Amino acid sequence: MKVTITDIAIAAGVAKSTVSKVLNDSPKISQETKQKVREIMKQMNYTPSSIATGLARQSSSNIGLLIDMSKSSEFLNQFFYNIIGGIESVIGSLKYELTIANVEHNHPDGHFLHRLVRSKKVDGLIANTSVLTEELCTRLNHLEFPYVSLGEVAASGCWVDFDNEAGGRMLTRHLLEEGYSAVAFIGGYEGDPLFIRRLEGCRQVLGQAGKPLRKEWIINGEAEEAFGYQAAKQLLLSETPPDSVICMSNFAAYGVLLAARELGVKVPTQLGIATFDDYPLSRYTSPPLTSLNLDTFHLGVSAGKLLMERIGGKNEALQKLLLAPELLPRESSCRHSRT
Amino acid sequence: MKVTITDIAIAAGVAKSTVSKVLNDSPKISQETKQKVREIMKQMNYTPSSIATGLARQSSSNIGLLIDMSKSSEFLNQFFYNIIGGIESVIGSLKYELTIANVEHNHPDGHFLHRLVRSKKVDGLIANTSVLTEELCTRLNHLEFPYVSLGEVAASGCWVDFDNEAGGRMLTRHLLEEGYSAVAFIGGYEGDPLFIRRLEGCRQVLGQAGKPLRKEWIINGEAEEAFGYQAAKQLLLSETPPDSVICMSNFAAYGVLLAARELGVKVPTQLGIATFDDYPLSRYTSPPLTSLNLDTFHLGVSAGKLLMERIGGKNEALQKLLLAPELLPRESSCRHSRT
DNA sequence: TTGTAAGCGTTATCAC
DNA sequence: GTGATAACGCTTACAA
Repeated sequence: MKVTITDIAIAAGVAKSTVSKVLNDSPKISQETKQKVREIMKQMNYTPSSIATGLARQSSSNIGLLIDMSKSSEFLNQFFYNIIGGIESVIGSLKYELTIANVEHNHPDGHFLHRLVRSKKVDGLIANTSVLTEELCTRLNHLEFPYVSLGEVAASGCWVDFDNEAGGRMLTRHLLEEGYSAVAFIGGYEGDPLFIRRLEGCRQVLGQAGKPLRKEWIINGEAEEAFGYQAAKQLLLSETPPDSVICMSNFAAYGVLLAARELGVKVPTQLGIATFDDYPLSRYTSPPLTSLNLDTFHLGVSAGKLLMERIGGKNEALQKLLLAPELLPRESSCRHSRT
Repeated sequence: MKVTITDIAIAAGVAKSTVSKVLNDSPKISQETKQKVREIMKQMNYTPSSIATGLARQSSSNIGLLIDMSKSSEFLNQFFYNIIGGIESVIGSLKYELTIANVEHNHPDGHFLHRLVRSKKVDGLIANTSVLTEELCTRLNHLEFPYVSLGEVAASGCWVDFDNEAGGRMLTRHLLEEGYSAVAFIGGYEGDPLFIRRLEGCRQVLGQAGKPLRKEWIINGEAEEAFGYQAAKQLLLSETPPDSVICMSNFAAYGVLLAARELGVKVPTQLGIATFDDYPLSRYTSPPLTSLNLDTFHLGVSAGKLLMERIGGKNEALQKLLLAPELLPRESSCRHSRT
């Protein structure tokens, strides 16, 4: 039923190795032979077995994308499709396939290390920081196994990330340009690098403008609707309410919007709102939210490229990459009419 | 550097075949031998090569999920993460991995047929109807290759889908119960099975209630914001405006909301709105949208199970599966206060 | 240029 | 219970 390289060899009256060379378009095979063999392959409807090829070549032509579905990491969840698309667009044309693996299954420790890495199911790995702990990075480094992290990673790892500091600057600068001066920051946990970077950007711009960020205007917490709502109420009802807020997520910003509506605080006149992420709500709230768009497809592309370079042996390839975000000004923070 | 089954055999002083049997926990190996060999494997940090195993077993332990990124099929795009999670949760515990392949790359014809199927990169396939054309189904059938379609498929294929007809009924019944009686239907194209099913459900309930659906209240088109907006305006400004509308998507419903706001039509008092899909906007619009939630994780689970059964040889396994949607009543269609 | 033969790392079929 | 040995389907020196 199934036709193998041997069948082709026999049918064409040549040796297996010759067929193999034709398969790989070796320059040391005559055109005539190539023609003939290819003809036969077509006739017999032959497709080489990727597994056998893999064994012989010691490569799976697969790269793995690790996710942890147990932590509903909003980030991946939302942008998954785009990231995958980005990765696929670069590895696909290199004849690689993308394998998605859920780390949750991998019981104790780094079980995926066995299941995927050591068993050679994949030739390289992409994962976001929530799964790629520092310890794992060092272990992968030790195995000399190629990987790229989605998100900045401390160790001597290779990563791509968005420039969160620049993002903080962009959002803050925008608010100042729109005439706001008392900027609050809502969402994120103190230890979280994402929070730290973003806030730092914010702090820089405010500092330069001579309007230092006040401690009581930084509210830490899970960047969800309920939290945003609470945080906004707290801020707006305080003795020194800010006139604008930067949110760590769409959902937190939505919560702020609800609180403002409830308290009769007009957006954007009395309160300006700007948020990280453009997806999924920014366009659809009332008023629509000024937001920072992250090109996640591009993130996937970058991660894919980096990884393929490493697999290709360029170990000296670029190690770290920061992608610029894009500001999308919308009604929630624009007091001046825009042309 | 790398340790193979042979190394283990030598170190343990047994034959390769014995090690292999230990690996597969064969009952015909003594406990002592097993202990000993396993001990050695641990010491030498051995992990079997999945590729070699694959070659010997003639299986890749991979199942493929086909997507077509060129068509921004909203469905997959939005629910991708959940579907993948669902599939993974069933195949993962069976030691299978999930391979994502973008069909777009696959130049002419069904190139993925070679790249994935014939080359044995995957043992089975899951794809939604937009890529699994009827022709492809018959070809896969002919190859006796296991696959499951996400979405109803005409041919003698195996598929899982949501019960769209029931969905149409649920939404319509809800509107009637809330006291609406003139129901319009917005979005979807005439030939689209999704549209046909959903409208049919709607028609059934209206028919039973003696309030037949009027032709001029069915507006066909791409279920996007702009279209929903236009359609709603057209309906609301007509001589016989409906008092409620069912939308094919969140985005279309959002457009309707905008139109109503602009025309000063109160929702839900003067116009009831209910929509298919709960994600991503329903909860966050003002007012929040009554919607039909589709458990896409479960869809993935079902597809995975079905596929694994077929791979397992149960060719007589269940062929078609309809999943029930869930109604989430919200403010956009609830005139009566709810307890 | 083409052919021969030895891998690649498992599993599977028999003997013993 | 355990051990040779032949697959599995392709690549790759090394010969010819």
